[in-house]
Amino acid sequence: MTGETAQRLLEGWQLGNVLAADCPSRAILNHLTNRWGTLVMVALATGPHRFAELRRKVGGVSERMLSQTLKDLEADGFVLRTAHPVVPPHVDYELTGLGREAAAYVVALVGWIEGALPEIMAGKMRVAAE
Amino acid sequence: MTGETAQRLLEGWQLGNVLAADCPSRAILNHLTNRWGTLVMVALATGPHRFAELRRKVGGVSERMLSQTLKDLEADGFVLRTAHPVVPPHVDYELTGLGREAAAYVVALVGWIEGALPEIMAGKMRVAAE
DNA sequence: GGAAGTACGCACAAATTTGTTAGTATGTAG
DNA sequence: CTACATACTAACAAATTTGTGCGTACTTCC
Repeated sequence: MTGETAQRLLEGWQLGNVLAADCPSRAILNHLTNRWGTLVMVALATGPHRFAELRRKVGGVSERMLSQTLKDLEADGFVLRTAHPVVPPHVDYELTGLGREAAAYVVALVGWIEGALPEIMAGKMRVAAE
Repeated sequence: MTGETAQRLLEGWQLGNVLAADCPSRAILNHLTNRWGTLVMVALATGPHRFAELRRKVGGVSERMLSQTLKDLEADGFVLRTAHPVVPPHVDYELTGLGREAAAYVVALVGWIEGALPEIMAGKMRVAAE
């Protein structure tokens, strides 16, 4: 994705609504970009996962936060929850079609950050050295 | 960006580090995706802005949060701050090269959300009607 | 001569997010 | 027979984020 693409998007039809405090897209954006939402999307981008599996994969989430995050993402239609009625419980989480689209953007951002990390850190060093 | 691209990114070299709780990319990700960071990046994507101008553009930010957000983004090397030594103060904020790259991803995500909003909301309606 | 605009920093308060602990039902391994 | 794993939830506590109001130094507009 290039700068020009961003520019075009920005000047398009209904864009810029998020900048309005009461646009519903704010909530969606929030679910996708809050502390755990992003990481859960990244984790799920590789395929379905069970609850405990996700918890181990996403370093630092508590069970509470994970289930809350999953619930939000499910309510937005990004995640599909499938509970098998067995004991002990067995629940699978996977991205929906919409979720896979969203995840692509999130993964792209995260991927870019990780790639740019050396440059970003180098910049910080340079500033710190002044 | 397609699902396959995301998939490829995900399986690449150093990817997946964000999932580790102590990866420094977590902090960067946070600055780019916390409540105001995303919106400020979107706002700045169209060009340089002054402080008060940004405040008006990004609906709902307080002065405190805006200056804090800008400080974080500046420290990461995404935003360039230029203060003209006049009175009353005049300060310009604009994206750096790195910032423009990052903004492209953020704008893409936000743009997608706004475009997908009808579908997302429709999904919520459907669930609520059950 | 008073008000407003500028780009903030600071102290304190409120709101929101996050974590912690305990508890559920039951099969399976030791 | 006991502990552990599973996928959670509720209640409560702690931490973090966010907001509010005030002050600043000076100029321009009424």
